[in-house]
Order: sequence, then structure tokens, then C-alpha cells
Amino acid sequence: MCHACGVPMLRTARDRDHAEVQGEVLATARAHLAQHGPGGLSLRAVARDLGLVPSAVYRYFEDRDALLTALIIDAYNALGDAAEEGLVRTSRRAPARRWIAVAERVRAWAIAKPQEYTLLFGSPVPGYAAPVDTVGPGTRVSRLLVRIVAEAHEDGLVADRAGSGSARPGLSESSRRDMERLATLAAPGMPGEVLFLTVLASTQLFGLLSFELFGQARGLVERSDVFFAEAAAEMANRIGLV
Amino acid sequence: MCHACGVPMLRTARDRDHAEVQGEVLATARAHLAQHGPGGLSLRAVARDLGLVPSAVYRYFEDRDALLTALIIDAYNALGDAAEEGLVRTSRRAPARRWIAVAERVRAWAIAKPQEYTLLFGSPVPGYAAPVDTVGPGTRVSRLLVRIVAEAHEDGLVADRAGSGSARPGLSESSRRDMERLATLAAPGMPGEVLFLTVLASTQLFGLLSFELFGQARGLVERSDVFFAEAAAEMANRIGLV
DNA sequence: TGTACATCAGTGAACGCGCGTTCACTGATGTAC
DNA sequence: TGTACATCAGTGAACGCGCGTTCACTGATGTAC
Repeated sequence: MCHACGVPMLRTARDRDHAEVQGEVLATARAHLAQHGPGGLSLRAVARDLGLVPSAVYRYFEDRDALLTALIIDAYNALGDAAEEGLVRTSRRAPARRWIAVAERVRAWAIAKPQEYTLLFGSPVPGYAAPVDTVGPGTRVSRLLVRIVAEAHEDGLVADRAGSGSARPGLSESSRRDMERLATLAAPGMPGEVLFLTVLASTQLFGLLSFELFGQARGLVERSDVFFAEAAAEMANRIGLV
Repeated sequence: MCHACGVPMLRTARDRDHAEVQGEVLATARAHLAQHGPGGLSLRAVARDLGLVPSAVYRYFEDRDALLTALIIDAYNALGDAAEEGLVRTSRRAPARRWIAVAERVRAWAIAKPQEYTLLFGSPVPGYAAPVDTVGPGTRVSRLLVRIVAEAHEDGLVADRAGSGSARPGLSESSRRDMERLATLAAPGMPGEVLFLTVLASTQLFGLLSFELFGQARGLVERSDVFFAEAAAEMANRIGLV
């Protein structure tokens, strides 16, 4: 505390130390996560690896759940960063390519860090309830995908597929409401139909990844990277991205 | 053993007893699974519930993994049965409706037995490797979905969507090979393009479910059953089912 | 500038818990002659 | 039909393991006057 103004003073030497060791605890926990999965994450083991006594960890995290939460937020942000790289390296004028690029970055991250992907998208960790802090980072990729389509729509780069081929039935009342609510939040002016296809595609994207990473796709396809790329292209096509 | 022919004689009184208690162990394990999830399944707890001493369970299952395997096969078969109900209650002449019906049965089962769904499609249970026995039951639903499209194709009820709307790029070499291999196994005569869309749709179907069941979709849509139905319709539409 | 005091990191021991699996054993039940 | 034997269900105790969390504590480091 600054005695003059009452505002907490970060960055004293002690605070720096504290933050540093906290970072080391987190890094070690991340390594354990990568090796043993979310269920195998143990405070004691992390402490052991750091040359600390188990109880010392409680100086840095209130309990095991707090450590888990920190790991989850970190992982979401790492994934969000990876996805954004796909965005900045592609042109707004080619939204389909952009969609595919982001999808492939997401997959690459998931393949590189399967256990962190599992932590985020696998079965819920028993006894752990994700706090609100995780919602923001947890929706970064979805919001990014919606943004791609929203910008494409602004630019007139979304083909109207509603009538093409066999007649597509309109959205139901409840879905229309859902989409309107989402649109005002994330993509003002986007038609419900397009947003619906976008939401659908993005859930399918993660679904496809989970299917692959959790071992459901064993032996189904030979080159799952190629299959995934074609799937992403198919999704972009479905949405109507040019 | 039958002393005359050397063939094992099931159905002696003792064998019946053994099978019966084995069934009770399985049923209790299933109940525990439903309550505590795959990770919380404990031999000791199951034995406790049955009024048995922990070691007694080893008369009925070689170890924890064997019990897990039995549960998995059971669950796959229950899911397969549920899906097949969707098939037999719809007409071959309306393959799109058929697809949707099966998809909805699958979802209904998953919602009714979330932990069993988690056991099958969630993150892998640490330290457990599924044996070959699970592959057959584990692919029942996928095979069923492929069969719907295969029959529709035979009947000329799959619209050729390859050229409609924006030009769809052809499949890659490796995916074409994958699809040819799958076609000879499961759906002789089905074009690679159609099979590709089918495989994609079925993985997306499970992906959508996992997304919903594992808590990723919280607050995204209001009526997820309606959303799912529309998603299933969209998939059928995409494949070209009439 | 020096000193008294508060803050904080880390220790070490303990609590109480549950787990899978092994092993020698006791009775009861079936089987073969 | 009766008896000797093998089979099997279930017992009870133990092994060794790891876990999260609490608590009173010792030093070292910073802070206020």
C-alpha cells in the first residue's frame, strides 16, 4: 500500500519476487499438465518439482482450483493468440482463406498442446467449476470467427446461399431470437441466417478437433490435416464466404 | 466343461450365479459412473455398494480396466440401439428426415446419460487404453449414418450439390483415397464427394454434442434442442439428402 | 540513520482420506468315480 | 448312492501409494518513525 494515496503499490522488490515465483509455479504446473493431463495435476507434485514443500504453494495460489483457473485462462489466451495470428496474416478481402487460416492455427495449437486443449474442451474436470473470469478468454476464438464473417458481410463478401440448391427452411423463432441477441452483442447488422451458419460452423470446428484429439477418428482418415483443411473450406463455403 | 465334447458348458447353476453377480457389479458400476463420472469410478466404492469386500470384485473382473471396458461396450451398444430406433421409425424414402431423426435420438441419449456420453466421447481416461473389442460397438452410429446416405444414394435421393452455388473445389488425392477405402468397407458405389460430406457431417454431429455437453455452449443459444435440430437439418441439406 | 515492528516465504509435521491390488484363508457348492 | 476331491465365492488384513489442506513455527526482508 502507498501510505499517501492508499493505492496498492505493485512492483516493490517483494512483489516482483512473489510474481516471479508465482510464474514458476504456473510454468511447472503447465509442464505437469502437458505430461499427465488435467486430472493428473497435483499441487504436491508441482511443489516437489520446484523444490518446495507442499504447503508453500499456498503462498501463491489459494488452492488447487485457483491454480487450475490460472492454467485455463492462460491456455485460452495462448489459443486466442494463435488464432489471431491466422487473422493478421491474411487479407480481409479473402474471408474464406481467412477462415481456413484461423481454423488451421487453432488445430495446430491443439495438436501441439493436446493436454491444454483437453483442459479447455475436454470433459469437465470433476469437482471444478470454471469461474466467470474464464468466459472472456474462453470466447476469444469464437468471437474472432464471428468477426471474420461480420467483416466479410460488411464488405459484401458473403454470398447469399439461402436459396441455392434445395430450398433451405428458415430459422425457427427461438433460433432467430438467439441470433438477434448474439448479433447485437458481437456482430451488429449481420443477418440471422449467416450468423446461424457461423455459429454452427465454429462449434463444428471444435467438434471436429475434439473428435480427432480424443481418439474417435482413429483409422478413419489417413491424412487428418488434409481432411481438416477440406472440412474448414467446406464450412467457409457453407457460410458463403468468398 | 462338458466331459463328452470338451465344449464349455455355460448355464450350470454356478455359471448362472456368476453371470448374475457380474451383472450386478456392472449395474452398480454404471450407477456410480452416472453419479461421479468416468474418473470417479472406483472398484472399492462399487464393492462397498454391493456389500462386498473390495477383493471380491476380482472374481468378476480382472481389474479396473476390464470393468471400464465392459462399461464402454455397454454404453456404445445402448447408444447404437437408441440411434437405430430413429432409423426404424422413419422411412427410407425420406432420408433427410431419417438423418435428423437418428441425430436427435443420439442427442437424446447423450442428454439422458451425460456421463456415459463422456465416457465414450470425452477426454480419454488417463491410463486406460481401449482394447479392440470396443471398435465394433464404437462405430455403430457412424456406420448407421453412412448407411442412411448409402441407401439414399442407391435410391437416387441424394441431390448432386457439387456444382451448386459457389464452385466447390474437388477433394484432395489423400482424401479421395481415404473415401475410396471407406466406401469399399461400408458403402460400395458411393461417390467420394458424398461420403466425404457424410463423414464430415457425422463428426460434426458428435462435435456439436460434445460442445454442448461439456459446457462450451453455455449461454450461446436459448433452446439448444431447436438449435441442434436445425443443425442436423443443415447437415442433411449439405449432404444433399432429399 | 538507526531501530522496533510488521509482513511474508518457506518449513516440517501431521490429519484424514481414498485408491488398486495381492494373498492366505474359510466355507460352501458342485463333480467324478 | 455315497464319498473324496476340485472348484469357486467371498473374507479380512495388509501393502504402498498419493492426494489436498491446516497449523504452528523460524528466519529473512522490508517499512515507519
